[in-house]
Amino acid sequence: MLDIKLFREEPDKVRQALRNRNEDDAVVDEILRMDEQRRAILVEKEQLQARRNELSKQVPKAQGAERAALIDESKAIGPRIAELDRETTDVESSLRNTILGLPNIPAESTPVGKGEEGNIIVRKWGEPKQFDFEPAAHWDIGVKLGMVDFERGGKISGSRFYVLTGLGARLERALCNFMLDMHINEHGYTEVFPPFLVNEASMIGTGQLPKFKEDMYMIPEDQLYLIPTAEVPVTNLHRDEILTAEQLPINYTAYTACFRREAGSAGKDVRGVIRVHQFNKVEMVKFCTPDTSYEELERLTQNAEDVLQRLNIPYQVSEHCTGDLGFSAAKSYDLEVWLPAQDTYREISSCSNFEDFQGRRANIRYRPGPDERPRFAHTLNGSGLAVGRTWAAVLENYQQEDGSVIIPGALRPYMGGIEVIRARE
RNA sequence: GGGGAGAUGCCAGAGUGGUCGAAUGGGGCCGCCUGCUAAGCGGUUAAGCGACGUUUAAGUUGCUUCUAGGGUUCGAAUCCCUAUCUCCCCGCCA
Repeated sequence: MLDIKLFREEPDKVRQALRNRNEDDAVVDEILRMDEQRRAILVEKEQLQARRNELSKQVPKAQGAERAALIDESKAIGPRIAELDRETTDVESSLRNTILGLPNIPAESTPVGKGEEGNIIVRKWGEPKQFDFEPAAHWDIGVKLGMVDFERGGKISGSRFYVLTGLGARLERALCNFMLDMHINEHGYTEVFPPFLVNEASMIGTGQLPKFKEDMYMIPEDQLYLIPTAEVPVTNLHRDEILTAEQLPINYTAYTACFRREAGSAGKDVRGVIRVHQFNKVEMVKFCTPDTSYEELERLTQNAEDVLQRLNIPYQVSEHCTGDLGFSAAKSYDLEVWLPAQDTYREISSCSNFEDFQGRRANIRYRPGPDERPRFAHTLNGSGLAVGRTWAAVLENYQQEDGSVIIPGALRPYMGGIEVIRARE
């Protein structure tokens, strides 16, 4: 959520930011109008309340006619205060709802651009392997090796669901543990295992609601949402809290399943495990002070890259331009992994700095010093990594001509020492 | 699912209609005293939003907040309703 003060003090900055995100900037004037209206109402209301408080103090001391006069005056003020109260509530909720629907201001360093084509490749790591045969897609490899069953996934749940079987399931589990262990042991994160269902306040806190309701699975009877990412429960861990400066930075890593309706993606990535309704992800979440959040973003991105480097799978890092930036982010890097069968790099991680956008929505603050006022904390998160897509990348990058798949060395301890997965004859 | 109890400041806990942003204790911080990692004494210890003032700074003042929302009342931490959460008992259950 953007600070109302930013609209008052630097409206042009907000307008420019909205235009850079391909959004209409007329909303800025609307917000300024509502803000002025709100303050005008408050002035009148507070004056009346002050008078009523004064009268309330006098009533118990007064007797007879004097007392009756005080009560009469207070009684007369009442309805006007109630009316102004309703007006305040109305204007405040529309102001809040309008601002909640606005995306974050991109960072200065985020490149300006219209869409995906404006993203910038920051660096590449590893060389795509040259196969002396036509590399197969992970869905073909996985099915042949008995690692995945798409048909039964469709039968028991529907399209974009799949079942992992045998060594396919084990590889998924190995990847989860491998990633978590790296973040815990080598990158200094604390593991958390949060609920997969969260309430509405949590979804607002990280920015999924109110704007992206149609992307979420929701259980109306209980007013609960299935999490689209661990970012939601983990960032909301400190909602409505004031942290101490010494606690920061806080680094959490979490495995969760993630649930997305994928509304509007009909026809895209219909095969395989790239775009599905339920997938596993290991997430990293950071809380820090404003002066360190951009260093932390670099570190976070590096922590995600380490996973792919350890697996020895080529990838590139791309930086989102303003037009392609996520709603809550000020700056984002995507890790894109090499998928040989598709002959392209595909997103496997997104690492973002939200600055105080989520902090303000979720009221996550910290106290810089003992006598100082609380400030909003900066939050960051990044996938480390999307497990299903990593699973696919292992299959495609480590496939051999005979249809078998070599298990990367780093994963073997997690696979009971298995070195190669072969079709059972 | 049925029944009961509860939710107050950093923590514990009092307060059942006005003098309550809130006793008391603990913790924290500051100071004093004390020649010794103790005790004592004094002070201090919430957040949000406005108005006036200030512009790298500085305050003064008002309003709101005792889980949340609604109601009663001249006036609500206190009375009523609803929701949420917590605890206990019964039932069910991985």
